[in-house]
Amino acid sequence: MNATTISKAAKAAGVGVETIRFYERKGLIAQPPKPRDGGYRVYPDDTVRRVRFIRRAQELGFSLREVADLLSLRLASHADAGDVRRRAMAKLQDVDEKIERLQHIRQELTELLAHCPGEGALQCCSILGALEHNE
Amino acid sequence: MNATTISKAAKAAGVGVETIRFYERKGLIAQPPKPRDGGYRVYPDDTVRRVRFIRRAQELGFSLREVADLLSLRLASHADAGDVRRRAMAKLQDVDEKIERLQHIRQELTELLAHCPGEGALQCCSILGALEHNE
DNA sequence: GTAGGGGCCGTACCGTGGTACGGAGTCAAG
DNA sequence: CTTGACTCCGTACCACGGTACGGCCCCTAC
Repeated sequence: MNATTISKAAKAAGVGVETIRFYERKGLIAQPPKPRDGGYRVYPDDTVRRVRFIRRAQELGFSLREVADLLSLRLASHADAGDVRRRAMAKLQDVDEKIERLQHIRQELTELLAHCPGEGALQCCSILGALEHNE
Repeated sequence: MNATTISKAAKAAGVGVETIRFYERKGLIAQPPKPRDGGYRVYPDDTVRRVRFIRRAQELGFSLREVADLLSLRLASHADAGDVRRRAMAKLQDVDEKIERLQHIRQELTELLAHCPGEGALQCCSILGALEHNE
């Protein structure tokens, strides 16, 4: 038989077997039933699509919790495209805030490096100095 | 007596008592000895300075592991300001990479939002659509 | 029919940066 | 001398996103 076992599904989705199981435990994907006549679970194509959905959403900065929300939206009868849009916009704002924080850090690091002699005794290190003393 | 107990040190450094203990466990700060005649540990000013050092380095994006490295540099006889500079430059590169990744995410989110109808049935939602289908 | 490679399942563990808790000891004020 | 606040210590727990392991079962190929 050439049924899609968990390892084939994992390979097709580009993740590890344990990751599939982890998503099942987290309720992100459904665990297919065990065949009544014994043997291994058969994974539908939908599982693979769903895992890929999860990974793409993660690449966009959504946490697994947020991905679960997106996925459950698809089942909610009252949900519409506006709900998804609002989540995407909130995420865009998240991302913007993270970028700002990092740019602040970048700025400070750059300033420290500009004043840094880059050689000599530690006592002269302006970077350690800046960390040691209050600004 | 007005000795600096752990809670006073914590307050002076702007962290919680448990954070001080946590840093002690991690080896980031030394735990002062217990007085032989019993009683509470007395925290030197150095502890407070060191905790502040840790927090400032964290604000610059250094992990506690990296902060530990910076702190141990100060004791290494062969270390010089160049070592610190190299670490700061590596961290700057880290930060730049994080910013780039986030800007990529931002770009994709923005594109998704631009094509998004923002209302209507989920079936029309271009954002879910993009997540569902391979690009 | 048996050996080896998977699947299944519960559970433990990883790193990150803390936070919380319980029970015992200690200290200072009233 | 008692009460309440604080310390000390070990340990457990939190979120996050997995990874790993051990013991058993199952399936296939030789």
